[in-house]
Amino acid sequence: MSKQPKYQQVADALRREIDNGTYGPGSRLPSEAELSARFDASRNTVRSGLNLLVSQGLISSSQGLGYAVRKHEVFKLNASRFENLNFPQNGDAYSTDVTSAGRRPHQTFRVEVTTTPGHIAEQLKVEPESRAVLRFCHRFVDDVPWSTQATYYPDWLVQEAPRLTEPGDIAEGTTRYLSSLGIEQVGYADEILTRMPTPEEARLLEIGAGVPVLIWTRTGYSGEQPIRYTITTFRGDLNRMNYEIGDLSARDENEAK
Amino acid sequence: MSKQPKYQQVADALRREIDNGTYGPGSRLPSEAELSARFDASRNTVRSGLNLLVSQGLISSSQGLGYAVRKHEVFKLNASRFENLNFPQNGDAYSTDVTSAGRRPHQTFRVEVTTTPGHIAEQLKVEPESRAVLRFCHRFVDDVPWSTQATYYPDWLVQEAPRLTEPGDIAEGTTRYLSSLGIEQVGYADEILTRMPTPEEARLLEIGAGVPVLIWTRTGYSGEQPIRYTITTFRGDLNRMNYEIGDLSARDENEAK
DNA sequence: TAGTGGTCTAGACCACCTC
DNA sequence: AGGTGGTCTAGACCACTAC
Repeated sequence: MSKQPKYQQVADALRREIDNGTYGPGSRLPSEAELSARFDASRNTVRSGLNLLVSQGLISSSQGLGYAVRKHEVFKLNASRFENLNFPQNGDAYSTDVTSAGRRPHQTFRVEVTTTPGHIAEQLKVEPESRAVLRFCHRFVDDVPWSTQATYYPDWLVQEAPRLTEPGDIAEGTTRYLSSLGIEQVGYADEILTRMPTPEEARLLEIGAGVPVLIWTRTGYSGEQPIRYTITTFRGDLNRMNYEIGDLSARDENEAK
Repeated sequence: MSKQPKYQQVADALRREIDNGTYGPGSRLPSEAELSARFDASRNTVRSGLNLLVSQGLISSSQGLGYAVRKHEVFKLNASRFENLNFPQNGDAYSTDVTSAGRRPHQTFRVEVTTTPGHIAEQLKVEPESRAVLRFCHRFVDDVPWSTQATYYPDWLVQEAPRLTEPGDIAEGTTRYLSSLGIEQVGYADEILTRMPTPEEARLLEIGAGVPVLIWTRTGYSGEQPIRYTITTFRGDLNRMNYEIGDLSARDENEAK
């Protein structure tokens, strides 16, 4: 066991006290000056230790207020039920899910006609730089920034489904609208990854240091070809994704409470 | 537009140069002393800027060597094919996947008989603190720590399938072994989340600052009850998860290359 | 041995919040 | 006004890596 640097000792001690409940979720930590005295370290050293905990997502700081233990209220998204036409839902699935969890959804919306970036063109099987419609959502739950969602539709599809360029929301949901035109999404391929946010993402989602993003992409297929590509960027501290596959009757039968 | 602090300017400038390829993946950055001269800032200020990029996962540092741009070689795991008995595979799915990607798998293995922690007991629908078998894997790809996997089996199942307590790997795979005893996994519920690693996780996976973990839990069900609970912890910078759901013939027909 | 990053200090000044 | 964190400096010494 080698000697730990002092700032590590500070971080470890505080981490232990947070874990064992000395400082519970949302509560304030002692000030830098107090910690400096307690650990017999300079203010800068204490700051290094606190910085570690911040970048590990355990605490956050605000000027003039101090450091506080992060609290997490996660939202669970069911990705396998999402967009499932067998499951009855009106309008878009996001609002439904949030409302049914007893929380208040809010979103801003934007439609653009752009060229298709290379990696997206690849998924949609169209030429790079060809025309596409981008529908972009910025989503909030109880006024906290929650996620952004960008969906690309290939040009050929937009020709068949002109309402995709309408600036407003499509009341019955895009999946239903396309379905009414005989275009069914019969399958999808999802990819999920995580990383630290870019400055742009940190700004849009109001993410502090030490919180990763969860990125979920979905390529939707009709019987013949890809019809959409969706990129959703979540705050990693507030979201979990769920997939339910196969026969889960064993679970569900006891959950009627 | 308000004035940015100097360490932010340093971080932003370096980030731009990394993005535009001035410093490509794996290449070294100028030393702190050089950057200090270039930005007319003290060494500590430059360090703050570099520290930002480290905690954003963009660069890494090592004593005596300097700072280098992180490079990512991601591995894609297909979670919906995983454990699918319709898909032929011998032995465990992880080795198969890694080998077929042209890379070298390696794992250490451990079996324990323990009591079931509360949140796991809930998933397995058994009493908290009741007996369970834990099978634990520490996995490497090309000698780089890749993931850890812990699977809990409830006691009643172990009575029926005693080989679950064998310390070694089960050659044909546990899913097949259970299947041969008439215990079929007919469905599963997955949950995926991300966060910064705990010190323990950082140690096992040799994760530096600024890299989140991707956590994947799966509860497997037989027709009557849960038969296993698996927690897999991935290095977030090296792994992506994929789910394929429904009819994807439109994608697959052109992918025979 | 020379150059790199890692740790630590002491002190200055600024920006923000609460009272 | 007084306390909080945020930024910045100058300098010291240590630990690791390369040659």
